Amino acid sequence: MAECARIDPTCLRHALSDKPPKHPFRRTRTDHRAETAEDYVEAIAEIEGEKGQCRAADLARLFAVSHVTVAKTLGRLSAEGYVETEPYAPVTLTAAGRRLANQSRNRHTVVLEFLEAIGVSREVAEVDAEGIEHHVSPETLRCMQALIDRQRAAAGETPLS
Amino acid sequence: MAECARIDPTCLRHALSDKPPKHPFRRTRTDHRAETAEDYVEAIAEIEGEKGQCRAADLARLFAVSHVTVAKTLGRLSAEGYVETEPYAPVTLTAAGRRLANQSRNRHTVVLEFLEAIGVSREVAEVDAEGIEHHVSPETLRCMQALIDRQRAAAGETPLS
DNA sequence: GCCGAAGTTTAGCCTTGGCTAAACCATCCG
DNA sequence: CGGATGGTTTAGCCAAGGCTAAACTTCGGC
Repeated sequence: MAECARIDPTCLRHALSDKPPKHPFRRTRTDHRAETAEDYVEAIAEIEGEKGQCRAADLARLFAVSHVTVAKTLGRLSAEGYVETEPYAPVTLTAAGRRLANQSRNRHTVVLEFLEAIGVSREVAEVDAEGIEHHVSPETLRCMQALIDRQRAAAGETPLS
Repeated sequence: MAECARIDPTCLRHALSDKPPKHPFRRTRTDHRAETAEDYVEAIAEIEGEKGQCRAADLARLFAVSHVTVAKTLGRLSAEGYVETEPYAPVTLTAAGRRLANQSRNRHTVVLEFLEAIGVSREVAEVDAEGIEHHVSPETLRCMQALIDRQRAAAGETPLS
């Protein structure tokens, strides 16, 4: 059982915090880990919602990577406290994982709607949102939401009070 | 001399193309390489413009990573045809590298201005732009530019014809 | 109750971004 | 000319995302 004993709980957990400016410039491309975590928990939540449970194979299909890669990543996420994996059981999210998933999903939605609001076609918006969402700070997210609201007000409620 | 003989010219070069939807879903997180390439050539062009030449040490300072990391990355970029490195000489961009740099810089500028246009503060916009720019497709970029123009027209030309 | 297909885990290997330590060139300054 | 001082390269190590191949569970059918 020497499975994953060497994984030390390297906290990265800044994930969705207020993105402390880190280094003055150019983020170290290590935020990457956080991105993966977000993608995974988001996907897990999504799949759970759709079919009741999420198995490693589902993730492999979704991300188009091998099941082995998924297993390894899940091992890391488990060590980081986002998911719980039991030998041959479906993957489940921890409280922290669920929280992260909700935030991610929400942010994803806002980014997607925002892109469409500024005129990007659905298909492209979907692809771009996937890449962009991980780099949107809370402040920017608020601005995006504001623009969506503004536009919605202008279009939907027609120009009378 | 077994240095980097195993690096095969794995073309990734889709870099700034029209981002062919790749897999239907979730981009493989391998675009990453392209991001690094963009960051580097962009930085090299910037530094060259500022002080005439760019040395590995400058990049190390800028990215806040060790010179060794920079050297390794430059080796890869050289193999991919973006830069040219001579043992103890400054780094130079190839034609492809310069092209990539220009596109990146331009995109970076648009994203930054765009974020400010929708109300994001300068500091945050700068950080977010760094992360976002790599995931903006040409279409989205056009939409961003359009919004900037629209806003500029609305604000600058004051509401009289 | 046994078997095979589907889902998982193990083992082992690759590339990339990072790092430290140590050796190496270059160059400018006495 | 002789160093000290940087910029560079070598060597060697780590984590993380990927992969293939092979072994191992589960579970539904027959």
